[in-house]
Amino acid sequence: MIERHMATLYQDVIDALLQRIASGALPPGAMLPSEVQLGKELGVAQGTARKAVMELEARGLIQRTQGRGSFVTLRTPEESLFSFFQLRRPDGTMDPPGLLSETLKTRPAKAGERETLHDAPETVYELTRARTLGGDVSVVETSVLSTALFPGLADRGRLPNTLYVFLQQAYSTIILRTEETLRAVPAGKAVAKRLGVAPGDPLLAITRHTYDALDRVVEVRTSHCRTDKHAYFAFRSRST
Amino acid sequence: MIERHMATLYQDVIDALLQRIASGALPPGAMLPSEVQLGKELGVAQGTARKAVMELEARGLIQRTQGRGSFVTLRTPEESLFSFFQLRRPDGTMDPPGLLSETLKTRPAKAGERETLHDAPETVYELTRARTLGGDVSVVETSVLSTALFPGLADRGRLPNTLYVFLQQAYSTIILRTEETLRAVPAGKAVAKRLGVAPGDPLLAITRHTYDALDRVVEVRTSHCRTDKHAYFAFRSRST
DNA sequence: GAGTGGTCTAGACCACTTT
DNA sequence: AAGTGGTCTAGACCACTCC
Repeated sequence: MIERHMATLYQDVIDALLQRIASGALPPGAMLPSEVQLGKELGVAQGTARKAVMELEARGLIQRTQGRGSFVTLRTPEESLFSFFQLRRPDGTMDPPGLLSETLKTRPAKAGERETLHDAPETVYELTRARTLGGDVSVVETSVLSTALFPGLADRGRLPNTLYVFLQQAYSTIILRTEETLRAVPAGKAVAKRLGVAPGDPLLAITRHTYDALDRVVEVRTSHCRTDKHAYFAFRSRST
Repeated sequence: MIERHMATLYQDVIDALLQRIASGALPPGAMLPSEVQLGKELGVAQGTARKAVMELEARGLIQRTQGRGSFVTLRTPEESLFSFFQLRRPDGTMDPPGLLSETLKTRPAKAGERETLHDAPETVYELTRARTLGGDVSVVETSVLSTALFPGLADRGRLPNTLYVFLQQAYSTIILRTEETLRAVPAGKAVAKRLGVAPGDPLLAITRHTYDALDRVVEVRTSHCRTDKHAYFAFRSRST
């Protein structure tokens, strides 16, 4: 006979909350029911509801403060930048990035993009941007997103500096984590010209996969960065 | 009047455990008292002891398994490699790194090293190693450690492939986290020769600060890596 | 003052590992 | 069978925020 693990009670509570958030019943910024209230609604003790809510806080999906309540994560532009933009000055401080240019087009998805992006979209948006750091053009990046997941994105005119805040506001898509692979590559002609370096000069190439609250890949981004005045910061803890 | 926060009870339990671990009373691999036992010893309820132990598990200092007990983290060579060695094949799998050469010398600490390393040591060990990945020489790295923290390190003969396992066994120093800064740089003559690339070719330069259980910087390491066949992997979650 | 999360207790039962 | 961590309950008090 096959053993089947009982789902734990607080797991059920987590799923119930995820459901409410993903469905839009609890949009970003909304306040959750209190721990006791949530317990009553789902027929569990306050401590059990608490454990579920704390787990979601650890995942970054909700934020809680004593005396105020628990709220679905609302990403601000500052947070968003600080969380996911990793180029810093040598001393660790951030040079606020500026947006220099931006072009958006719709095109068929390449094979690799269909494999990676959630739901294997037929067509994608391709968003290319150049960023400045401390006055110098330092980053050229290209984002690829599914047209199916974000309908009408192209019609919205100029996009804000922080894409993830926009995705949250316009589509209730909460960006929770990224996976990046880094390489040192020689600058190509076009990129070199845009960054003001010589062709062949070393650049940091970053490929990013971006995950939402349901752990779906909603963006693939490739960046090329100068690292003469800035560096990429990474932190690593023992995996548990 | 100045308000002073009461330390929480489970914080006291955490401190007591940290004390026992740092003092060597609970060496790596040792079993902790059970939750109830720990509660009795420190005069708190089982749930309070549990919260402390779970916090330490989250920090990576101890590991717990149902039915067996809680144990001070014992790093194995495999874990150590997988936790802190971030160069992987494009598909994410690891090429087990080989150790090609190793030289260890003692020298006065440079100014920057004194500022960074714990306790501003006067003299340091400088450990230089070349590593292979899948047959090719791919990494050249230099580790700098305080001679005061690790007395007799130079007399121990050949060091194992995984330095952190050795530090744990020989000095009860548990490595928990690292901070790394990455740059793309042109290969210098000496490094280029050792890695089999042309001078000026792009390399990934990694500077690592290594922290122990008490959050002290116990190592500064600089690596230069080829990234034509491998890439550096980084993961990032929303900071809570 | 009412409502919230933060901490703590005491006890219970279960699932798992070891002997 | 004994001992462990994993889950859950029910109730309590505190600290904080907001009205």
